[in-house]
Amino acid sequence: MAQAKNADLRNLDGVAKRAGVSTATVSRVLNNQNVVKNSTRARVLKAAEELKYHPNLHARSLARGKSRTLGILVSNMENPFFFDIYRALESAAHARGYEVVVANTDYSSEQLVSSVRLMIGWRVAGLAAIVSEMDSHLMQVLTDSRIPIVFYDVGTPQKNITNVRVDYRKGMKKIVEYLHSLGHTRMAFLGHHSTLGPISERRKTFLETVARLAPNAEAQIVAAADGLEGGRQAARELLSSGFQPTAILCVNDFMAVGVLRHLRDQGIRVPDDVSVTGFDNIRLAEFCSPALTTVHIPRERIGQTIFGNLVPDKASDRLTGQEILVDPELVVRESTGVARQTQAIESRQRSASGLPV
Amino acid sequence: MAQAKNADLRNLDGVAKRAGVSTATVSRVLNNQNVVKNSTRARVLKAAEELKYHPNLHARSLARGKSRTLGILVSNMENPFFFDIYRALESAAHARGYEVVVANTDYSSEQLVSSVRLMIGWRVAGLAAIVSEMDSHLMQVLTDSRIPIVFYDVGTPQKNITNVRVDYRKGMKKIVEYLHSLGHTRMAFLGHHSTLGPISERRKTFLETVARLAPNAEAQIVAAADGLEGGRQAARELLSSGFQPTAILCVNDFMAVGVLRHLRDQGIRVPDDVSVTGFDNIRLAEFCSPALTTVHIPRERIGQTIFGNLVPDKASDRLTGQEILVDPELVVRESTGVARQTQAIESRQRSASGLPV
DNA sequence: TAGTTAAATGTAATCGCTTGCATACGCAAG
DNA sequence: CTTGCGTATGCAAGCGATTACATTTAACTA
Repeated sequence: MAQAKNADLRNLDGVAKRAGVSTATVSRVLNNQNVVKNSTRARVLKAAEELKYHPNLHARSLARGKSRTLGILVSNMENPFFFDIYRALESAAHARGYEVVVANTDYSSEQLVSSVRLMIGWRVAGLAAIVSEMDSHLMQVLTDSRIPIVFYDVGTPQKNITNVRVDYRKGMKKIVEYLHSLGHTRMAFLGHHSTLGPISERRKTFLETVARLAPNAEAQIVAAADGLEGGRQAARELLSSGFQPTAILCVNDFMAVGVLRHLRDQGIRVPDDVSVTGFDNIRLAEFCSPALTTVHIPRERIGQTIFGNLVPDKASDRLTGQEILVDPELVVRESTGVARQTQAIESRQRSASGLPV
Repeated sequence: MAQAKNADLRNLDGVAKRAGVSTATVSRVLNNQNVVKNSTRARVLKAAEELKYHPNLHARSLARGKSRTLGILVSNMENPFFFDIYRALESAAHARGYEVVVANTDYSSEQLVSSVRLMIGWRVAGLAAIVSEMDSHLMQVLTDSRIPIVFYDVGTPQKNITNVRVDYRKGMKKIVEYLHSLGHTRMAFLGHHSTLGPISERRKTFLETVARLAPNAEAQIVAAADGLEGGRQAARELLSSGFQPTAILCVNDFMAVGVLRHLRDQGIRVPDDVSVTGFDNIRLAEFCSPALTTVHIPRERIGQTIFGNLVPDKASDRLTGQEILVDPELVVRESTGVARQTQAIESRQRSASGLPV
């Protein structure tokens, strides 16, 4: 009768009744407040165990008014670049007793909008946005949310917002200069759709640097979706456009691997006939064939930095409104070489398709 | 004065006051219950907008007593196999208005334990466990939780538990038979640590089938961590053990790519000198060089099936305690060929390291 | 104009937990 | 035998929503 209501006893009340104590005591036991007598603690623990009780985390965050959960938004979790940042952030978080929930936006701004809503609704203790599709309205929403935020590569620092950005100009410059030193003149930049917005630093720097180093050089840009298949498709488009690059600079390693695949299919040798570069230095860059020349971006460090800026050290306050710059480094592997002088591609393609050379 | 307490107005109460209505009405507006007069609805929406109000999802789930969030546990999100299942599950979920949160266990059972706790604490509406490190105690915990569960590849059906499993025996048999038909006799199975538990079907079937088809054939097993690097390292160990396989069967594609890398470093040609196979048929299998012969596992379908079993169709009840078998298919690509008769590996290695042949 | 009913809104209990404050207990000191 | 005080617990008010039920308002009907 007494428990006509509250049929399910798997809550604090149930445990409390079973242990013959009040909910306050149970709560204290469960939160390791060491003010509870050992014998009671044992009784409570036993009761909880017997009921197979698991605290309701929603109720807990509600009552506490704050959570130890961080959120991270990424554009494409399939691309190891994003995964690596996520992993680094998560392990930093776990080390300090935080959880992290991730939302994959798939480069879709509707997805992004709803993910942001979700994160705010969950009252995450901090939010990392590693997405390129962020628009100013959304940034405003995030600012207003008062949640500590770190943006990667977009937006400007504000009260509750820190900015981590990679010096893409520098990275891209290093690549172009390196290729130029190898005698390359006809270069193509191959990006994915979201690289083509007005904000795309890599693309812009590519064009500028090419123009500066080799005024007579040719440059070309193509794009497709991020990913292996996207890279392959972009390569296909590029080659069928008639342009005959001596080097293809990819916006990231993931797409570069797709490019390699298409070139191989066409019988075009890398780097003998054409050089290929990536960006990010994901693990795969070292494992594909030929291994990619690329630019290293320290995802590990970025993840840690993000955590550090989301969760204040006990001592110091959060450094807010910061901008943190990270420096990329050129990594030369097998996919680049001295530029071929003759127009290699066309003849390769011809012979690959069985036509006379 | 009236709001000395409750300083922050960004909650239902704040919105209600500002719109001059009760919280009940605000709630109804926000949940699209169409019983609210249009003019009031507008006032409420305006107030919410002005306050930049976002509903507290914890409070909501608490009040509703149920959530529309699914959980998924995976062993290694870095391995595209897991990612693909996750993605398929998520898109099925989104299509029906569900969210999904993912936890990566990194093959660690402590991680798994805490992730399980988390999911139960969040009172997810359903949980998919795509992990190999599940032990019977944990399974009991999950059973007791009364949450609808789908296990992938482990455990047995129960009241609230459905089981999806891939017929690994069949897949592995297909590979071994295929290789046997190409004349391979010395084969090695290369797995990762969690493949070596007593439950590992692939490994067992490998041994059995080899024994059956070619009683005089030799077989060997090695292991390392899942991943590109793990594959490479396992290949290194295998080759330095003195065993000279004509074919290396990898537990999954991801590791196989690592294996390819090591073989290339050693100057061992695939498939001329040794054949390599994977398992799963991840995207990368088609993009690496040489493209992998593998066994296709339909992650898309698996993800959908999981969703369907976690969330009951409006009409029918959840089919509970089911076991669902999925059939794998052999996919032949470039990494396998006729077995070489001479002991190729040693000589290759010698010449690669500059020694006389 | 009163009576009936449907539509719109409000009241207040509830979800499961945390936590400030009050209370009860036990025991040493006065 | 009081007084006092630290220790161990209980009481009850939140946290921010949802929702059954009650109430008010509006709209017809007769």
